[in-house]
Amino acid sequence: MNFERTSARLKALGHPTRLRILCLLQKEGSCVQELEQKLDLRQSNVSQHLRILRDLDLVRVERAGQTVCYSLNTTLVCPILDTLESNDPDGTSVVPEGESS
Amino acid sequence: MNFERTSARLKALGHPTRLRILCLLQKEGSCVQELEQKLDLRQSNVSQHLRILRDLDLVRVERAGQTVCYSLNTTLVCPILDTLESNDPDGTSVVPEGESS
DNA sequence: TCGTTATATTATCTCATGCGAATATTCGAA
DNA sequence: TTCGAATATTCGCATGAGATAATATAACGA
Repeated sequence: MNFERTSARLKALGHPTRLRILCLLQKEGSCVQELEQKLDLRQSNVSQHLRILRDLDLVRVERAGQTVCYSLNTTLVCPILDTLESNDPDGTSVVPEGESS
Repeated sequence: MNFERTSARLKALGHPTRLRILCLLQKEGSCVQELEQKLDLRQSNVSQHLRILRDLDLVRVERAGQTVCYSLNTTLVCPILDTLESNDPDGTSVVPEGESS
């Protein structure tokens, strides 16, 4: 395994906002302002996160006129998201002892 | 999905040293000094990384006399590591399965 | 108990990261 | 061309994370 690159990608996933972005993109491609609204974040902030995801090839970009459509790099990201979700379907399945409430 | 906790765990994986530690533990449990030697790192550094992994329940701890044995929380970590390894695009991994380069 | 080994924690320093505001760029329409 | 909308980039600041050295704790044997 290429630890540097792999951990860089995991690190990128390791931010709640970016993870949220990827989950949104998992459903359908989206432009920046759409993400901006859904996530209730500043435009520059969204763009910065997208930049990070793009640099690591976790998302794909396609310009459509004035807007820019982002989509998942599915082969790279989907397996990981699937694993996470199947391991934690409702966010409560892997709670270790005494972590409840 | 619990974005906060999930991204916290991904973030923990998102450091080359910690990812390395987990891969070593995937093969077999290990004590601190063993990791220290294999990774060629300072003792305090290894302990700090292990602390992070432990706090997120990614590894298990068991004291055996003076030494402390760390092992994987397999149900949580293995699926992710497996996904990463089977998806390693550059084939720089030691994966003996199907992939031929 | 004392001393030694193994591990954990703390202190401190430095560098990286995240954010908002401001500014720049890109594109389409008029 | 110029304007406005969408997006990207830059800047400055505040906070976070990682490394080392130093110190503390825990367990064992003499």
